[in-house]
Amino acid sequence: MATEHDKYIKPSVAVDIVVFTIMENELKVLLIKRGQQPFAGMWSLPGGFIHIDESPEDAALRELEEETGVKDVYLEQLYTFGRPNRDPRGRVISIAYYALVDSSKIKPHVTGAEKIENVQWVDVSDLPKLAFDHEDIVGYALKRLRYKMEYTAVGLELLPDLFTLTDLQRVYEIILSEKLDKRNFRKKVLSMGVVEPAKIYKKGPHRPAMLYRFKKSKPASTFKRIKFEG
Amino acid sequence: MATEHDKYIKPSVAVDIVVFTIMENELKVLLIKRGQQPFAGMWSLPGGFIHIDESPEDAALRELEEETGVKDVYLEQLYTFGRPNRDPRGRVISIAYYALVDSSKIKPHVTGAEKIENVQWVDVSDLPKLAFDHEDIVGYALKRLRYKMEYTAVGLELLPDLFTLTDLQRVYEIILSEKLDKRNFRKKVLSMGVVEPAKIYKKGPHRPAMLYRFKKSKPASTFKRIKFEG
DNA sequence: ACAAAAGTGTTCCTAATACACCCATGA
DNA sequence: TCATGGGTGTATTAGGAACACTTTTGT
Repeated sequence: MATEHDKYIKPSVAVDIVVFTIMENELKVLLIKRGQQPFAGMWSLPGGFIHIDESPEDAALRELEEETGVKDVYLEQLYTFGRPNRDPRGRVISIAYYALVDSSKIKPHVTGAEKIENVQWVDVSDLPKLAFDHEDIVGYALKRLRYKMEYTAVGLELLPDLFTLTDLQRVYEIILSEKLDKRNFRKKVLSMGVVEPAKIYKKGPHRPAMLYRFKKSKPASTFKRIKFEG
Repeated sequence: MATEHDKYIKPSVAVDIVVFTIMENELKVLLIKRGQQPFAGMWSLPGGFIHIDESPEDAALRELEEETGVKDVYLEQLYTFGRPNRDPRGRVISIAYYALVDSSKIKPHVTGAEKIENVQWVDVSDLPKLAFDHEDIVGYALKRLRYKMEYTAVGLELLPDLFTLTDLQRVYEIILSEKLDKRNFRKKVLSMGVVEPAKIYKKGPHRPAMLYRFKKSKPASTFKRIKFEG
């Protein structure tokens, strides 16, 4: 039951987003160097407070667009972190999300007031110490991403509209950190029915590869593009 | 970015808990009849606002003990619901949990000011209309519970310390709404290594059944493979 | 002796894995 | 013609699913 007391001392509510992308054959996370106290000068996850008239998802998408310039993103709620002393300034509850973005869609210049030096894509296997409990959040996101990769085709969200099966396999190998068998991988992906061949081939120095695209017609049960709660 | 504005108009943060138990061979959810507006007289999930010095988990456990008298509960965070107009009184963000309790541990009398008439265990297949977006929350909890039952032994949390394998099978059958094969079920459960036989037998009108207990040494998280298909 | 629940093995089938060679192209 | 990545099929194995009878007890 709510008491009058509760109504006066309210926590702040923020969103934090673990943004994954694949660049240079590595899984990267977007980090922001903090300008103010607390943890000034330390790296942290992008995020911010929820506006009073927007849903947490919208807040996450807004922050994401501000930092990466990308609008069409796979976004999934991760977990809500609310330990009383996780933020030294006071009570802040953070709804954490993770996002998957195609690196080719990222705009090189960020739109906000941030300097480029303060916004970096960092290799997940080479993370610095992070502000607040953001290391826990990244760890949780990684666990969830890897888990989800085992039984869905989320990996598609990290690729451009047209991609080869080898591209997709590379995404899985990078994230799961293990080599996969080419024939078995293709069998599995094709049997899921989540991709369809474009009739275009990718030209290159060697044999042209068939380009595929994400098949939108598939029911959401097999491949979730939208998260729960409309 | 947070503006000063945000810092003044903060949302309230609540927890709502979907408490499952098995009674009378049915899966039940704990509901509370609301005494005040909004939705006065309607059924709703137990829950309440987070105190300023407690974690969301602690808030959920506190509410849970108030309503059921049970302390030792399986509790898992579900999802955070934060649509701007989900509560007509104003901005309320709710961190939803689900809990599994052994019905034999529930104290018949609730400790709060609630009348017993206003606190009921209701069959999940026979839910009334619920206040707020609580029907969505229950739906989500059910989905998650069923999903988790497929590959873990969470069902154990609904049973007393000692139980027969038939008891456990009944739990799974009730929640998944399907009949399971006795031999396959036992093979699976025993191969997981999550239970161990007590050396006691349950006496009854027929052949005595071996009683089992939950084996604490084994992490319940690791035991089956997930199917590729979602 | 019988009613009622406890307990137990084997066969079948599907799905995952392991594994190696030919193909098409640009240089 | 060769270097490079693209593309394909089969045999084996492991795990899930289907399936029926004997055992033990209380009445």
